Amino acid sequence: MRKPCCDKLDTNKGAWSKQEDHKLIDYIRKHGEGCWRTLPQAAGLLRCGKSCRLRWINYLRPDLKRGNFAEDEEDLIIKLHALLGNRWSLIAGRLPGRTDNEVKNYWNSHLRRKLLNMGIDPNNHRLNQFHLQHSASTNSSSVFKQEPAADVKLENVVNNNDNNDDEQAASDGESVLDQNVQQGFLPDLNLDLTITFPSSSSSIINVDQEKQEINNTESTILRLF
DNA sequence: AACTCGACCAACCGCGATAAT
DNA sequence: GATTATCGCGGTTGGTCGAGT
Repeated sequence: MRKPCCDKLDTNKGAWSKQEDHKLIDYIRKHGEGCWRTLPQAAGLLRCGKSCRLRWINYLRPDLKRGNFAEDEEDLIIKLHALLGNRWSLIAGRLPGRTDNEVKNYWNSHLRRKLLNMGIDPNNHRLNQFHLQHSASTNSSSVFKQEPAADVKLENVVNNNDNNDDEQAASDGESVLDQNVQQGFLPDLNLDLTITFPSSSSSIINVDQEKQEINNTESTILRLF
């Protein structure tokens, strides 16, 4: 039905060259973002608009924070993933300077394995049977040991629907929110979504504001059902 | 030195949502 | 209302690099 967006034979694919990057940066500096369809021709690039948009958003944007994820960023990603599932753009939206692609890659390459090593199913954020029996004395994860109130809440939410019927859905990247909404009740959300920035001494995001914003996000999601 | 293997991540692809016609 | 164009998202792929043998 719909034509592929990049079917032109004269468009480049693969890794971007320095010259291409400079052309794209220069063009967006002068004209701003938007109208990705016409941007490549206007900027003198042999790329499709989609490719330009991706390159800009994921790599060239000046406000991107490159480098390793801080521990508080990891914790926030894990908590938000438990709440939202694989909604990477929503998760990335709560991490200043991070892109959905970056968060997704980091989740798949680091955090999934980290949770698995801790005996937690990364798809549904539940402790497996072994850890349910032994975690009290051995669990060393910062996510589940710091700020007990928030963590206990999170685990309570996770365990609210602890039966076998939803096992398949839960192991398919579906969020706690998804599952609870489907079953007709809402989780008691009390996530402490605090993040600090190493480069700034006064950069702790207001917790109440964060909670309000995450509630707004939840409302948006709930309206979709 | 040469090879294999796994981890990482930039980029691509396909699809759904939405706007425009 | 139907069709087309565009944007944005999530899943996947493939190239690169470092560690291990």
